[in-house]
Amino acid sequence: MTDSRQQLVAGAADMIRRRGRGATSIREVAKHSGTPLGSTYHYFPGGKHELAAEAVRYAADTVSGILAAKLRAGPVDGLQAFFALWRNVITGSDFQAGCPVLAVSIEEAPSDDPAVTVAAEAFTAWSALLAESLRQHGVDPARADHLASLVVAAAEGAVAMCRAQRTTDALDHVAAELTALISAVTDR
Amino acid sequence: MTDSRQQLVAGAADMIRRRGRGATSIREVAKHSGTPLGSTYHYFPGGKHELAAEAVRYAADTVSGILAAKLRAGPVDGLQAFFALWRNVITGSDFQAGCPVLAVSIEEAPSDDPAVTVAAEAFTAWSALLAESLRQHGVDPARADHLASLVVAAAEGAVAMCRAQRTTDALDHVAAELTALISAVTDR
DNA sequence: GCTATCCTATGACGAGTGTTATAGCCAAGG
DNA sequence: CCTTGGCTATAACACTCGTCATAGGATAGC
Repeated sequence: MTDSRQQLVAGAADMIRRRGRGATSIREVAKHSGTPLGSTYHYFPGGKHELAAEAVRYAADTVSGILAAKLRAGPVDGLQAFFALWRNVITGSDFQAGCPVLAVSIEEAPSDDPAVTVAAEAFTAWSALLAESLRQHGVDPARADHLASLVVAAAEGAVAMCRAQRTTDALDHVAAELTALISAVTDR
Repeated sequence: MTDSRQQLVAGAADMIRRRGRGATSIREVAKHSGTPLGSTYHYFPGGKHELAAEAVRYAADTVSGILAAKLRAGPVDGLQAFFALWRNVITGSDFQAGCPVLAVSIEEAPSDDPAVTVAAEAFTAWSALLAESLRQHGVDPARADHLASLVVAAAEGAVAMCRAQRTTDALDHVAAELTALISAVTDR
């Protein structure tokens, strides 16, 4: 079944966002996914690297899909959905889970590591979605890029702060400030 | 010598900001610091937990000192020094190093993990320094807290984005936007 | 029924982990 | 001189890690 394969990807994504890639072992991913260890290298001949890269891509694409959908109602709605999404991840896991893309980005890795490449693409994709929406609402193109980076960076950083502080204050405060900022620079 | 002790703390901080705490082994910290493994448990009877907590505190206090000093010239100067600091960490390590406080915040840990507690305090301390400076320059107290959280969160997130993308664009763009924002809300 | 193909089960490999114990060095203090 | 105490060296403990090989089972097509 290619069903076990998907279980492994989803399980790996869930573990990476809790513990990071380095601390996520294939054995535990297999157990956590109800999938035999022996099958891991059947589905992912590239081993841990391949599984990790696919897990990050899976998580990133999920977020991209949600963000793109919500942005159709405008940049502020997209922004708020983005923050609400991360807020749910945090509160739904008792402050144990965060962003797998961020987790992969902060571990030492050869510069050609596929998972890090996927992470970079994810950040770029999220920023691009936001920037495009801002442009469509009258924001200067160059400034739209800057603001989009600010939103993504602030959300990612706030998630980490919330995990350490065991409060959603950082996320809530950042969301409030950015909502005000984006509302002010967009028309309607 | 208590000198070896300090070497271990500094070495651990340097390794944690590159690989994260989980992937940082005591053996490598000892080697990297030119200190014998046997001494580690002499200086840090609490083992890895104690060493990691102290390393994070050491790094966090260093940043706090720099931030406090630069903030004396005003919030915008402090903000810019904060971003310049992280930019130097990234470019000076060929995108290999990041923020040890962030690294520790992102790994699964018991909620009473001392290193995570120290990380939470670091985020709070940095935010408090910024918020106080904003208040002294005419910003409404509640809003000062929000803006301070935004600055810290955005900087931390941008550092991670830069590492993944192997560009300082995110940091530069975020710094530019926040400089404009803080300049606009402060008097003078 | 038979066979070929996909998947699983099991165990092993070498390496690396945190940690502890024991024995040794080597400089001060008497 | 000799002893005491802080520091170091070495080896061992009981893991876990990624990875691979090999053997077993199921399941589909004929």
